[in-house]
Amino acid sequence: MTTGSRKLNGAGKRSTRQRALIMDIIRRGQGHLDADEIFRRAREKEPRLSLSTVYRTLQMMKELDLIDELHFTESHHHYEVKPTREHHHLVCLGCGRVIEFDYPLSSYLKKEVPEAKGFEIEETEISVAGYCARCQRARR
Amino acid sequence: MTTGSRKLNGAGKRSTRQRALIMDIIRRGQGHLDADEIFRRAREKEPRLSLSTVYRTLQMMKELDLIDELHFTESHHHYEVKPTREHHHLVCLGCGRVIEFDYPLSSYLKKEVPEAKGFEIEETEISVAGYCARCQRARR
DNA sequence: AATGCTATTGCAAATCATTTGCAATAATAA
DNA sequence: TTATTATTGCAAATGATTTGCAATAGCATT
Repeated sequence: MTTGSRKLNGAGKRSTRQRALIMDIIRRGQGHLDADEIFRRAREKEPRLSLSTVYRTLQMMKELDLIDELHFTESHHHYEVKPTREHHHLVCLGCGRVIEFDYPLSSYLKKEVPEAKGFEIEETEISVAGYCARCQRARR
Repeated sequence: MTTGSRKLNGAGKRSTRQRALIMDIIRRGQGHLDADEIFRRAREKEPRLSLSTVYRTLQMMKELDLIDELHFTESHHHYEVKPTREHHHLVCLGCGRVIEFDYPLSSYLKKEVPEAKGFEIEETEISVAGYCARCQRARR
């Protein structure tokens, strides 16, 4: 009954050791893990786990709305459990650190941006890249 | 002197037929073309052009700040000439249409989001996915 | 205009992230 | 406990992008 297994069963999916483990890692990882990092951490507990299982699980969790996929500047993606409050991400190009900030973009858009009025918004994502205070110092 | 060749020369780069063509296509494409689409259009004029040249050119234009790379929900990227006003994108999941809207996010962030204060912002990107008015009708 | 230096190109092969086919395995309902 | 079929691991496929290398073409100089 952890890890959304209720939602899994509800959708006619089976709740397996691998899926529980993967969801656990995503939750503990405080968001911002990529598929490969999830895979590496999962392997410590479950050495025979395959990368495809990770990808298949991520895919399914997205569809069940248990996790969000984040698109930073990189070519691969990052994952976090579905957040309660709408928030977005500052990514430091120096050290890779991710800082979250709350920001109710979608309601804002609907009020302020005429082009967004006729639009049925499914997903919003802000990503901001730059240098955190520490890395700014290091760059001088 | 078209197509940023001034900036090219300034950076000790050569201005070639392929580069001019690619930049031209990006400019005419009103933004929102991906590498492969740029390649297909460029081939009509320059049949021996290779895809690597397209990628190498995109890479360089990014570095010279002549173009921006956009990250929609998809796995590949899109490109547009560096815009004058800060704007962002609504992408329709139904028909793929891209609608631009002005929104001065970075100045807003600096004012309103405490976490962003210590940050030196290099790049901001909002992407909003959903269904445009037409596609909403079609889905019922 | 011809020459030489070296950046740039086209092509093929490599790489990275992700997806897929398939036979073996395991979760659930009967 | 058994039968059914979703799920897994593995290997091979795919899609996007990058890289090595020899041939070509800009451009500064003669």
